[in-house]
Amino acid sequence: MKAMAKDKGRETLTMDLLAEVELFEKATVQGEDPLQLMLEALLDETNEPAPVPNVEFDSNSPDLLQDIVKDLSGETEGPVPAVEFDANIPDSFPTMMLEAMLGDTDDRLPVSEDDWDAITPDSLLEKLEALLTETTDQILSIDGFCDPSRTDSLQEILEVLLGETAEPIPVAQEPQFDPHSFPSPPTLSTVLAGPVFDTQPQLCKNVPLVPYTQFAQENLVAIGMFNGEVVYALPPQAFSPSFFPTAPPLNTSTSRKRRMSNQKDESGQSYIKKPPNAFMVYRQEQRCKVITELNVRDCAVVNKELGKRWTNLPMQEKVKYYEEADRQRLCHEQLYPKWSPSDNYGKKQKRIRRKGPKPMTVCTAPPL
DNA sequence: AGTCCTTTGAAGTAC
DNA sequence: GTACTTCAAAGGACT
Repeated sequence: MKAMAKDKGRETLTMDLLAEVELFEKATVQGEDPLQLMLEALLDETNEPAPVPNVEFDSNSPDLLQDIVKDLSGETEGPVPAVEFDANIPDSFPTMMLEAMLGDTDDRLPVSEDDWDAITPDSLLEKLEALLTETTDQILSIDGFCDPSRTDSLQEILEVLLGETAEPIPVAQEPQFDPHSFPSPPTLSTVLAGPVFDTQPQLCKNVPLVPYTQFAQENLVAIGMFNGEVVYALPPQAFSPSFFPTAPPLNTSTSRKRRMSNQKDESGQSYIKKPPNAFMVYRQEQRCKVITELNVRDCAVVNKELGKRWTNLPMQEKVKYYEEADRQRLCHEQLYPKWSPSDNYGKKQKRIRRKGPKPMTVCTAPPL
């Protein structure tokens, strides 16, 4: 919840780096809290210019916090001054959020987590409750972005503030994505050490293939922060064949598998797939090429050939696939921090593994 | 409808 | 630490 709000903030509130540095320098020289400085400008009901007057909210992208600030701080016209939600400042987001909510109070909100107990004015509670009521959809939709490693979650704040009420706090079971609410991802040259896939456009099943890099660049969404940087990932829909713009219609076999994948387990949780390893990434890219070259569609044959090619592939060429697999694994971890590969154990039908010329193994008991 | 085939690698389990 | 197991993907073939 918090994280997406932050990322939404990063989209619409991003402050020019130079301006941010200037503001912090100014605050340092004056012995003031830069955060407070920004907030004062943000919530200032006078007509004094904001610290970064040139940066404005994206009017095409309705923003939850903008609405809240406009509503609560009394601003009814003009853009809300831009302020960076710096994820590296642990308390900045909730503090800003709460100060924005409090609007015209004179109380300086505590920025320390230890001081949360001090901020329980009835008005804030009312506003939070109103927020929860009025924006349930948004809260639900962004809840999945909570970073469990961080302690400044708005969810936690709400739990603290609403702790004594009987109102449950909406919690999304899985993240929902609105790719349009995020900033465009950086060009891949800034994300990747080099072009990961250099495949030329080709046909597969008479459908032109989009290079994976192009596809990824067009569909990446911000999912959170990692080491202080925005992490981008393909949205969950990207793992659905229908998401691929060039994806051909599925045959019955794949549809069956897909249906199985989309099934929910006993607890109603959606099936979360493992991220691909380096070979799977390589296979994904090279499969159609091999099918065309060998004029064979049998996956077993194709995979055998791909296995040979992978084995013979120089390490310097393999590196990019390992890196891509690493990236997808990290994104997967961000998306599903509580997921473990063992969660999928037993979800597929068990079968006896027959590898190579080895005789069939007789399983006398299922694995524990 | 469900499973097998076939590959590599990651991650889990068992001992 | 080592060996083994499972599952990621794919689609034709088979039960």
